[in-house]
Amino acid sequence: MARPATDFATRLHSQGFRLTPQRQLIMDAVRHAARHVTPDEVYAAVHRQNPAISRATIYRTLDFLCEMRLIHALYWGGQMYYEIAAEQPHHHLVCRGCGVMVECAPDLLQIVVDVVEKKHRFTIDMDHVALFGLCRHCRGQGKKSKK
Amino acid sequence: MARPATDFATRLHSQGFRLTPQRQLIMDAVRHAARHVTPDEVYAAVHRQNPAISRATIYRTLDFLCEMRLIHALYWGGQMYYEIAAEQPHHHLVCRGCGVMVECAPDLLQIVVDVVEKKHRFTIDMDHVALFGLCRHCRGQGKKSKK
DNA sequence: CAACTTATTGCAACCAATTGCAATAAGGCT
DNA sequence: AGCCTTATTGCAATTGGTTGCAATAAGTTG
Repeated sequence: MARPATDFATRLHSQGFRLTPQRQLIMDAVRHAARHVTPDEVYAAVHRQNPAISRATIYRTLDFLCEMRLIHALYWGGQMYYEIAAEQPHHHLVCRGCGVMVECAPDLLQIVVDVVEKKHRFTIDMDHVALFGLCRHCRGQGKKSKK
Repeated sequence: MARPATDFATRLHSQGFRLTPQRQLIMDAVRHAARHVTPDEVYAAVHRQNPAISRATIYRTLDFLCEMRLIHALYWGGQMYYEIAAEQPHHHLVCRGCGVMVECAPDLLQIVVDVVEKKHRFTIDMDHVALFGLCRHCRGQGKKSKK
């Protein structure tokens, strides 16, 4: 289950950031979500616990947690999605037909990461890769069924 | 220079879509842009030619052209960016520190595409891959300098 | 544990982008 | 050339997300 809330505090403090109830609630909301959550879902969950917390704080905190690399963000179809940064890094295959998000193992991309590192001196975020395309079901028809 | 506006029309017609002056202007604006353009830049360029064209049309048409796979979209830092779908497909390395976008050759990812195809029966869009990470300059400092 | 510094929050205004709807016009048919 | 279907547009309202600023409170120091 990894190191959850415990060193969340120390991790923040070590960089001069502060641990606030808002951040804890938001972090928890993302952590305990089944899978990708929208800011609005996070807001709903947090709001249930503390109605005083504003939407702006949700957005800012999700952003902040991304920068801290404690959660991952994904933009698709005009919507942001967030997910806890797992122990087990993995990638996402996002279907542009139906929007389904499949996970895939990370080892696949290791070669790419290495080459890009050497050739471009660019360090790819291995734990935050989203590849877009068409899933098995949407390959047949050229139509989209999003929304 | 490839097949520009000529079969743009036929390509649309073949799927029951229509060729409108708006679409032509917007397509041209993206085509003739140096590199990635924001919807607002497209709007400005189009507006210069025809002030009657609304922002909604810009957004809708950019979306439409994406679905037609005539242009590519990239979301970063709360902003959409568009680029003409080149003959020569290529990928983007987007630095989450400074936001710089580097291009890289596509052959690199071919292995990944193949494996994902077999293993997940998922067809990755080879001409629309954006990988996030840190560029050579931003690797050193943990700070961000965006905006 | 009181005083202090400044990171963080809530508020409200703002901005980028999306959407419902009625008006318009592209392009097929005759 | 004129008619007709319906894809597309413009408008105005709405949504998702961001931002400036003053108020608040986390955590540090004495």
